[in-house]
Amino acid sequence: MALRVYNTLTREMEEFVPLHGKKVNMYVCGPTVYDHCHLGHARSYISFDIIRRYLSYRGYDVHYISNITDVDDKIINRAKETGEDPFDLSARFTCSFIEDMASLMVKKPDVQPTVTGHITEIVDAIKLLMLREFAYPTPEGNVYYDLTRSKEKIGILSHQTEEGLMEGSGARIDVEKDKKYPLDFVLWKSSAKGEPGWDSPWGRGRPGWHIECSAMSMKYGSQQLDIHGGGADLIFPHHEAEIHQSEGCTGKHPFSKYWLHNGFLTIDKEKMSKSLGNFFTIKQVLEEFPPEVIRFFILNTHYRNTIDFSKMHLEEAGRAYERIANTIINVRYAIENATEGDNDSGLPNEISEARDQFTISMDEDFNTREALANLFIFSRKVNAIISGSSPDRPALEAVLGFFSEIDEVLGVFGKDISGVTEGTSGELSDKDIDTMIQQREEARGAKDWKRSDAIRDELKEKGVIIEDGKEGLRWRRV
RNA sequence: GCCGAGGUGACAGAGUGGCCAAUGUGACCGCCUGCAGAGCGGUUUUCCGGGAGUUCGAAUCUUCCCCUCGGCACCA
Repeated sequence: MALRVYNTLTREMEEFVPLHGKKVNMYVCGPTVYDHCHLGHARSYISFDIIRRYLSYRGYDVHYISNITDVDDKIINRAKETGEDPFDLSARFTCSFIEDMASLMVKKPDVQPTVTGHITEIVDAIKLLMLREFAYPTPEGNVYYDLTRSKEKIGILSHQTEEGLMEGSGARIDVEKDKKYPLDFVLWKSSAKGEPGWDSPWGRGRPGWHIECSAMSMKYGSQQLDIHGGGADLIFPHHEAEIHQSEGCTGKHPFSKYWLHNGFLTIDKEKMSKSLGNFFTIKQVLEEFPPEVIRFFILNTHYRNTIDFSKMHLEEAGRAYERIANTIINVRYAIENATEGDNDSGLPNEISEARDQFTISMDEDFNTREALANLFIFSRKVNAIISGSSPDRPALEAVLGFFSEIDEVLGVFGKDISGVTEGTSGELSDKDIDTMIQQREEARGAKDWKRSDAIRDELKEKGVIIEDGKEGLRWRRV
């Protein structure tokens, strides 16, 4: 079976074949750090995190590059509003972003370049474009990309015609009067006094938004990428501009073989926006929901579809998540009571089938929803086998191993698999809990249900769940 | 105006020609349990926006219509 991906460039499902054997150069547009990241960012970066992890799982050698835009008009404008130094502001939100990604268990990119760290590369890229006559400077100190030099590529990714773009942009076209052609976009923008800027052959200025991604992806991803990803809102103009620039610099086509775009996240069916007041930062949501649940919620919809966020949907995702988490916990407890015997109860076959199903689902353009559906089926079978027969330890450990294996991709069940609970948050020590459990057992022995239940309630209040099972009592912190 | 995505049970959401449609949540019933939890089994489930067509066969292909959402130079 081959991995197939949906390529925005061709609008088709295509078999995934990297340019160079098993090596995959993958670039995903990172955030502009002018504020705390919101759920839409979470959606995007979790989606590409899964894609990256799955490619690794499939044996590809993935080189994952994701930038941070730390100089930009929005940052400058925000800094003007708050009176903060723009560099301080972007540094602050860069930290915030990195923190958020860590919270959401998004693996760190192999390279995470910043714009301010790559001004030289950016200036060099612009110089090269000038040399090849793909760019022109203006007396105002700006440099524009000359779209008339690569007109055939207009609309290559957004699948729009030049006329369509011209009409659509309407009144906004004439904003910059020094452009030669309305669709030309800025590569270098002159900086006013007091604004961040760097010296260049065209005067003091800063990079335009698009050129950074070309310069950095060329530096770290060789001249051609296998996968370029980002939110669907970046298709035009950002990603199209990258194609013009990068191919202008290298003369190589395609700049990226596959273009992958994630769908939007809406809030109560409306697009998230500050004016509507339905804007959630990752930090806000993390206050109410654990990161596992947020990830699970995002995995519950195919990455290209619109996903609707609401508390109700997240709570639902939380309950669904617990189903599989409980299976893992069940397996762990079963292992404690298992024998070394020779009764595998058919588990190895179930694991093998579940692994096949997982791969089949994920191979189809990273269909995480279907992968989870198959995991639910597997979970139910495992639960039934555990309560029905008594599988031996090796078989149970293989189940746990399988969960661990696919969690390399999904990244949601780590805590459940390891069984490591954060005891620090609880007010009770293990010893306290043991004492209380013993007291409850005594009460139960005397059939003093009132007292037994009171102790259970007290423990629950203090964050400890106890459950009576066939093989005795078990407890865990929440 | 141009471009795109989509309409599947109460809700969420897979499936893109052939087992009268996966899976989860909710609700209800049963088993288990002192009770609860977890789990298992079942019901809700004659769910594919509407019409026409192609086909032995359509949620899936063609065509027309209705509706929703998004992009179009700030955007994940």
